[in-house]
Amino acid sequence: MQDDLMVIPEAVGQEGLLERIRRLVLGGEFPPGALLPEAYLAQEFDVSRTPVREALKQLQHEGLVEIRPKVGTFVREPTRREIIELFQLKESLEGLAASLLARRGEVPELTILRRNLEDSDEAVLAGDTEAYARLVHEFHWTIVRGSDNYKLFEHYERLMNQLAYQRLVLRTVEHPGRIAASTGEHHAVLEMIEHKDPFGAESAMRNHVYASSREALVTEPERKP
Amino acid sequence: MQDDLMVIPEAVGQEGLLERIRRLVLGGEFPPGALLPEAYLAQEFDVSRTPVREALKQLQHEGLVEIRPKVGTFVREPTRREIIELFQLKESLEGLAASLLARRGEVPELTILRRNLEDSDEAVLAGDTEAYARLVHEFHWTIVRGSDNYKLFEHYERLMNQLAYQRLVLRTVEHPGRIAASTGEHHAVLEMIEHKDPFGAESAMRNHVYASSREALVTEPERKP
DNA sequence: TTACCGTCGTTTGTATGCAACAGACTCTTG
DNA sequence: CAAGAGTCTGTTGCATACAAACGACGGTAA
Repeated sequence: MQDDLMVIPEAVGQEGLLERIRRLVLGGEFPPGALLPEAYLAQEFDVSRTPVREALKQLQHEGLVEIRPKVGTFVREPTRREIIELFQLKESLEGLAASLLARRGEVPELTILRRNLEDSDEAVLAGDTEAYARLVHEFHWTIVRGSDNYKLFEHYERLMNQLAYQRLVLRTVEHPGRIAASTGEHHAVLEMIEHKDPFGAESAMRNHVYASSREALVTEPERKP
Repeated sequence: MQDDLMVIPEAVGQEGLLERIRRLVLGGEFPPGALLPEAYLAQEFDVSRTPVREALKQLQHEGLVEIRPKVGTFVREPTRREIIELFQLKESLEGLAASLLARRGEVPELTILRRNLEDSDEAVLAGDTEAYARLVHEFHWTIVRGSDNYKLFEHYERLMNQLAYQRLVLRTVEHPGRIAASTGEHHAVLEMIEHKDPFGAESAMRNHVYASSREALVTEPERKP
């Protein structure tokens, strides 16, 4: 299995470009409101303007840039309201995922989740916030994957792309108390899932997402004038 | 004010094309699964392939078509399993919408909903299934709009396009017993919303969507061999 | 000094050409 | 007769070229 080497013919040329431009925008090199000339990006990534244009359109859908027709493409930071809306969606979708996963039997994802929580506990004890952040990410994605609903997976993927700004730029400095609470909530979610309690799993998951979003939103400061 | 004559510079060339291709797809001229050649569309609408390509990407984002890289663009044709998955999503998203709407005060959408139910009752008594189908559509969309969550609106739009909902709802409507039950559920949903009961509204909405989906799925037979 | 008009540079939007890939069809061979 | 390899057509993906529009800048006049 050499998945890494199995280069998808040219979707790589496309998605790779999209990823790179997204990282460039999120990297903060261009301040919000700055112009992103297509020609510059084309030269920078050694492609023509055509694929750059397509990638920018996608980034517009993700809310990262704003395309003013006949004027140009500008870096745009999602508004606080948009982030709130996205978190509400996240709560609903992940609640559904947990519910669906709880309805399933013993699936491989449960093993991953158990292992994930063990590692998370270790990371918390070790104070390794970076590893913990990665494990949190894996926890949520595993539940969505484990729901065995591919359409849900697709919409969730889209949602998380739109939340990429929040994840990567507004790096929420997790309060220690919040980390403890979060791990506790994770355990509660998994317990409900293992008890095959769809309603309880959904409720626990939504509580967890809501609490996390609250934390993320209070951490996000006011907009500078 | 001559808004009609205030031609938006060239977004007209773009949006006009997008609208026309969208209507072409929705019109059913191309059956689900059919290939939409870029060259054909370009010639048909007397433009080059480049703007056609951009419009198709937008349509893919809306969920109306599926672009298989290096193969072609096809009118979306959901499998039965995908329809089930999409209905699960629909239940979750509409539940969220009803919940959010119930949290809001007296908003214009409530007036629309009350009027909608009056008209629906009339349509049921008159046996006007066509009008009823249209009103059902309006009911659901009004709730999603009334949720005041634009990101939810966007995801819902994509979901409904993928479901090709308008194709499904027509078959569902033909069951007299189901129509009576459906109207009753609509009334229950609105009542919960008017009582500003988010949990009750979400629950009622999800029950309704679930019942409708069951009906749609039994109505939709197996795929022809 | 300020408001306005014309010119210019930069950027986007569209058209076209070319190369590469996917899928189907046919021909050959066991 | 069936299976496989090779070819061949249709379609997409990308690069490049050109034209049009927007916004800024400077000059002019009141």
